[in-house]
Amino acid sequence: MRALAPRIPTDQDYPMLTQKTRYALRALLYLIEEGHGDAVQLPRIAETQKIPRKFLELIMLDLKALGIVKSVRGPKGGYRLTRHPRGISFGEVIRGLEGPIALVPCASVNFYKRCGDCHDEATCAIRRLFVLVRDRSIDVLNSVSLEDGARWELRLTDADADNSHSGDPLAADWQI
Amino acid sequence: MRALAPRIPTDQDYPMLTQKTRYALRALLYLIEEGHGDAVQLPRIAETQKIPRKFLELIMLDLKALGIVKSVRGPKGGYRLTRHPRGISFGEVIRGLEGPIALVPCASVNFYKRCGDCHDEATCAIRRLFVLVRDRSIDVLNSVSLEDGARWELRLTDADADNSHSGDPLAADWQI
DNA sequence: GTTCACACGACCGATGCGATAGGGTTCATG
DNA sequence: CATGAACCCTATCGCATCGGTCGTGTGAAC
Repeated sequence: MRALAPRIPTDQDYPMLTQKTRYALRALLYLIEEGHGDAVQLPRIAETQKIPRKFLELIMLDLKALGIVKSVRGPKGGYRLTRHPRGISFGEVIRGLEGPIALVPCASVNFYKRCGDCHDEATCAIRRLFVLVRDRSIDVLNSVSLEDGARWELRLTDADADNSHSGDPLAADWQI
Repeated sequence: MRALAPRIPTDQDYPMLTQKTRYALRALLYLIEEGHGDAVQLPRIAETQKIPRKFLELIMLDLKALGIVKSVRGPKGGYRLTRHPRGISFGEVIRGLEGPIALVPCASVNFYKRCGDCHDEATCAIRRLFVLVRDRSIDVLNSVSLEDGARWELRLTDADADNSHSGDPLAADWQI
């Protein structure tokens, strides 16, 4: 009997988090971890995060349209967050760039669409199961902020945040 | 300021559950709900579940290679499960047909691959977050069996299963 | 040995993703 | 008020995958 050869996954097999969104998240985390609230110029982000320069331009444009980032033109220009990173969840970024978070159209909150596969959507087991999966995923994505992510990467504890007067690396002026 | 036009998702935007896998699950649920343990012929499955006939052939072939289904050739032939549906989880079917369940390659259990985006995978916030999402998703997918799904669709309660001597519609000879 | 149904491989069109090209606009600085 | 660094935007390309089809091969039953 033929053994089903395991499909070797390519980069396109993980489309809830496309390359574009991964780049976006890396850029945002860089702004938080290294930007200290100042505007950061695009070439610097591109170089340090190994993101193609022109591709990053498109991404920052989208982040700006989403109201997550604002840009400053001219020399000494660059990008900065519009809000404190504590108020930006991973879910917001992903939903904005990717669209639906659900894994089947009939289980999406914001992009619902009948799939037409089942006879009765009200009892369809596939839909019911993937609504569960969607809810669990959204729970995670919405409960973690970009600030949380930055703290993970800098190996900081919450205690560092409470002691912000003693040199928290994430302490910055996020007032825009 | 330009508003980021929400991308209208197409069918290809939900690739963890492709059309192929949805068809596969529908076919399996049909075997359980209507097959009563007997072999069911492909054209009947295709017609009732609105699945293109030739496409379904490929799918059943894969399910056979995965050891979930066995085929009987010739007249009176067809497909039947190899095991009791209680022992087949949605996760098994999906993982077999789709490959990785994780949404980023560096967060996959069975198909791990460095993504190369981050400097240090050990602290990468994106990876850490999507490992959480993956674990939640796998929890759900592995904890629900095809029999559970069939009971949902038939609006049966667990009590019906306990009273199997009083005509449980899912009572059947699953010994192969 | 004919019939019926599964098995298998090659193939095709559409679409989305990653990425690039190349120009245009803005604006702080001197 | 010129300059240059930086952002803004549209168009396009190559590639891979996905959904789906065609034609033929193989094997069991009557």
